[in-house]
Amino acid sequence: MNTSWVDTSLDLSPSSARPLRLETPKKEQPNGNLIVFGKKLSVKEESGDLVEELSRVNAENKKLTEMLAAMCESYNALQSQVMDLMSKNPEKELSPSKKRKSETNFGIVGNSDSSSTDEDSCKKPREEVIKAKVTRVYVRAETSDGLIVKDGYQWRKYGQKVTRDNPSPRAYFKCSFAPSCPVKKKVQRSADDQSVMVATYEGEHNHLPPSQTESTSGSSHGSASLNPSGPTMSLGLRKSKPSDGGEARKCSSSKAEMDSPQARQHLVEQMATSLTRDPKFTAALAAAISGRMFSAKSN
DNA sequence: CGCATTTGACCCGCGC
DNA sequence: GCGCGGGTCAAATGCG
Repeated sequence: MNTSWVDTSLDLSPSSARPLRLETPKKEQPNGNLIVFGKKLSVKEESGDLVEELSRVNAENKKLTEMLAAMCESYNALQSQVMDLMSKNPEKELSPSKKRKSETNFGIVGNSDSSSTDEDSCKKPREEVIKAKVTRVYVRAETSDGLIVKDGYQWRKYGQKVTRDNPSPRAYFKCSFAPSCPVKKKVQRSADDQSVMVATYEGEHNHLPPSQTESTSGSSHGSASLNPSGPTMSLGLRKSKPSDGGEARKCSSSKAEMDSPQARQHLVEQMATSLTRDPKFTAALAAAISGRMFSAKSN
């Protein structure tokens, strides 16, 4: 039915960043250094190991950041392609006739807002469906029971409303990480598929993302092991098309084969570069996005 | 006790 | 001008 949404959600930053971020801290623990703890390692040796580990993690972090930047860059390029396609399309996409307030420009890495969502467009013949300056994210929420979408930021709920075109309530959140952050978020279950959450982001974060550091462990000194830049959107964005570009990503799941962290990192790096530089991948990405757009319009 | 969430009331824009 | 509906506010409530 409407499961076409999955096709759009290309695993750009989320999925590529996710396994990396999960693996990175893990290797601190099981690897040799700490296991020797029981043998009364001298403080010097221990601290030396830790420093070494820290520097390695720092380097790794740096590379991850670069990878993320590269991903974002290619994403932007693709987005411009999408915009180009949209402009060639006779249907006018940008007619925000219902804007209440002057919404700030969005700079969030998310889906292109081109998709007319089923929540809005299906039921009523509204034309203004697409608001140009919001970022809409689809999240699969089979497990979560509430209107909670974890995206790495801290949100404070300030309202909930039942809207007409959707029986499930819509929750309103404000970014509570920074008091001056103007970003708002609306979360609502899809009218058609209750297992799908639709999160709509408005505005742009004027602060660095908390990057889930505190959620993992309160290990006093933030050892900078986690990415300092880029919104780590750990959303359930998935795609159902393993045909293009998805092959290389799957390799990352075979992490059991990789022993040394360097090898792992190298492999991941190679995958990322091959993905971002491969014109096939970008073409597939553009095709997926445009395909999703057109299929959504025809509904 | 402090903080986040809940929830009803209120505000405001839009269509008729 | 009025009613409707989405969005926001703020007091009440619950929880750690």
